[in-house]
Amino acid sequence: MSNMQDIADKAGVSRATVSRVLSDHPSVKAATRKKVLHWVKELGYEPNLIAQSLAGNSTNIIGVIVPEIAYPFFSEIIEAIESQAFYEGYSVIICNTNRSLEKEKNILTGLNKRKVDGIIAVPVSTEFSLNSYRKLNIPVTMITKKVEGFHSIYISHYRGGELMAKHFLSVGFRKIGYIGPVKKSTSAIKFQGLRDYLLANGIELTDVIECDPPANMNATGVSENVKNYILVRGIQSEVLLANDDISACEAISALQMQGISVPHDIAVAGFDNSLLAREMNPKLTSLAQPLEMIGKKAVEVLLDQINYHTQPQMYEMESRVVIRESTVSWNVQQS
Amino acid sequence: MSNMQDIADKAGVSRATVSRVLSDHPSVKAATRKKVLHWVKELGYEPNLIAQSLAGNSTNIIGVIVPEIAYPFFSEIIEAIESQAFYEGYSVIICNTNRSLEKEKNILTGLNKRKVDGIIAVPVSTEFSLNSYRKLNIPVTMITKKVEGFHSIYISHYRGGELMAKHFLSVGFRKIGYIGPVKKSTSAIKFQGLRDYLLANGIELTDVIECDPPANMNATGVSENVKNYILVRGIQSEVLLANDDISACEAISALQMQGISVPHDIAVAGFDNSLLAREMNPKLTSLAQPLEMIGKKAVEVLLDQINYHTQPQMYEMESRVVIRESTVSWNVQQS
DNA sequence: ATGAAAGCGCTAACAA
DNA sequence: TTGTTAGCGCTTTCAT
Repeated sequence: MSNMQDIADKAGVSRATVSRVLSDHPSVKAATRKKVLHWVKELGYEPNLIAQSLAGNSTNIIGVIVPEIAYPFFSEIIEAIESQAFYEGYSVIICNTNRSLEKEKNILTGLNKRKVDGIIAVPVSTEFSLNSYRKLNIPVTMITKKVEGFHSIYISHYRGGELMAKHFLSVGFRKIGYIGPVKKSTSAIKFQGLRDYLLANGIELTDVIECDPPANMNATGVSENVKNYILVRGIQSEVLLANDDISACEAISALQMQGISVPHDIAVAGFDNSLLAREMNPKLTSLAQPLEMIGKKAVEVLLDQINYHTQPQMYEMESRVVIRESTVSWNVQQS
Repeated sequence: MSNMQDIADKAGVSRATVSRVLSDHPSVKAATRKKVLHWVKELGYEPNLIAQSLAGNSTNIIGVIVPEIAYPFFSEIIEAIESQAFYEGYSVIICNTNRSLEKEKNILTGLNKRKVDGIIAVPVSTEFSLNSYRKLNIPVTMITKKVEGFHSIYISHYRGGELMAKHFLSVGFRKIGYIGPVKKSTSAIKFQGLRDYLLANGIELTDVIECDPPANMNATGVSENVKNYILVRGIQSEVLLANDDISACEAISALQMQGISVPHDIAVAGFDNSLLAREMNPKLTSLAQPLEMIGKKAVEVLLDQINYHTQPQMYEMESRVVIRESTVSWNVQQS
């Protein structure tokens, strides 16, 4: 593997000049530049980014921290981040917190030692994680959650709940239920949006099936909860909004097992518009978060922060309802 | 941010000694070690990994190359890789080829310049990618495909096809069909396994719906193909094996639209045992590739290669059929 | 327009 | 057991 000195020797110039050529410094005679570039190509020279990082002081690496890489919602964001980062000449180190504060801390010190230029993160907790991030003293952009004091990119879950409510009403539903966390969790906010919008239209939620926020991809609590609810109280609603697509699928499964068919007997909508929503049977109406845009924007905001030290800012992204079989064929059958 | 010299000064020793303490070199007097560690803690010193990399010569970074990060199959492997890598003290840079040979090349030179210690890759092509990997001269472990000349970790698709065939027979199916690529593609091999096993049992495939291998997650060609096939020839089979879970979902959708209900009228099985299989309605019988094990093994094999320069070896992993509603309730109804 | 030289923060012979 | 010294490969002032 050749290094800068080799090029310098061959071209009969100093390393400094080679460096200038490679970084497009203006003050290099055309002839010299040509000579250098010739040997760069001839020797197949590739700069050593480690050395560059040590000498200059940017690694062109950004760290990405998520609770669960394989959760479709996150993996799609990761893909968008990687894509934009690659485009901007950055590499991406991904880290999985597994929702553990301790692991998150380890990850942060790791990234710090690696001298990453910045971090895009879904913090484990908006309460207990933040100090670790602050102490880092490197640019951080938070995603999917609104975090005071940090650049944050997220969608309004409240607005999402409202949009779903609006859709339900427009389809003609009047008895509406909800499945998911009701307090504390970020995702519970969509519950409020849903409820408030309906209340403003004189409608109260018919069923509220409270579930913990999804702990991870394999959590199957929802199905149990729905089943119990059905057995104990029965379901009055014409449509149910589930906290996310997985919950929606779980709910559908539980409903079917109790002999309630979706969307024939009851409609169900999800949240996230993940692969599941697209492929589920019936195909799920779901609130689409602009995941690609979140990822892309996150990189842009982070790079701005890195390069221009911008002040923390909130970016609320627009979401939209993607309408599919799980809520509309019900309507069709009614008409 | 303090550096090694700061520690050395405070502790009244040389940088070399500090270095020794930090790397657990045996020949350091206990008292000295204690003194140094005291100041390390006191100053909150954290070694600069960039400098370490430049001086030593390992970055403790491994590159991971996949065709599509957000494809559940890959994202689950990535998660497993990250987990094991983290455990071993390595960071993971992930890269998305998007199935483009050109992007793959760019990624490889990028990782090379970054001096990653090794690469775990799903090559874009087992035909045209390999040279780029070879020229790299750094350890590479291939996953999900058997690639001559490289450490490879994969499951036998052939065996997978056989296992499915066996399952079908045991459930009592005799008319069996297949949906997916028939030639060329890696995944077409499962077709052969299925067919051969059945032939050995005196059974010929009833329907073969040829489809291109899935180009990416959003490809919906399968649904179209199935629909056309139904319209043109009709389906005779009692059960269909789809090339992957997504195809299975697509097929189910197409079947339902033609008034054929799954699993009531026909059974369907998938391949990969992804989230989709678990959540789909009906829940999908699917061939589970041990994704977590593939990821973990990949890291282990790569590290062996890095540390002991092991010779290329093939690791064929065991897969298993996960039986769910989509194939068994059919049987129940028959009995 | 170019070169000389001093680092960036660490590791690892080699000496002592 | 510890210190000295010479790099690792590059960038970047400061001269010239």
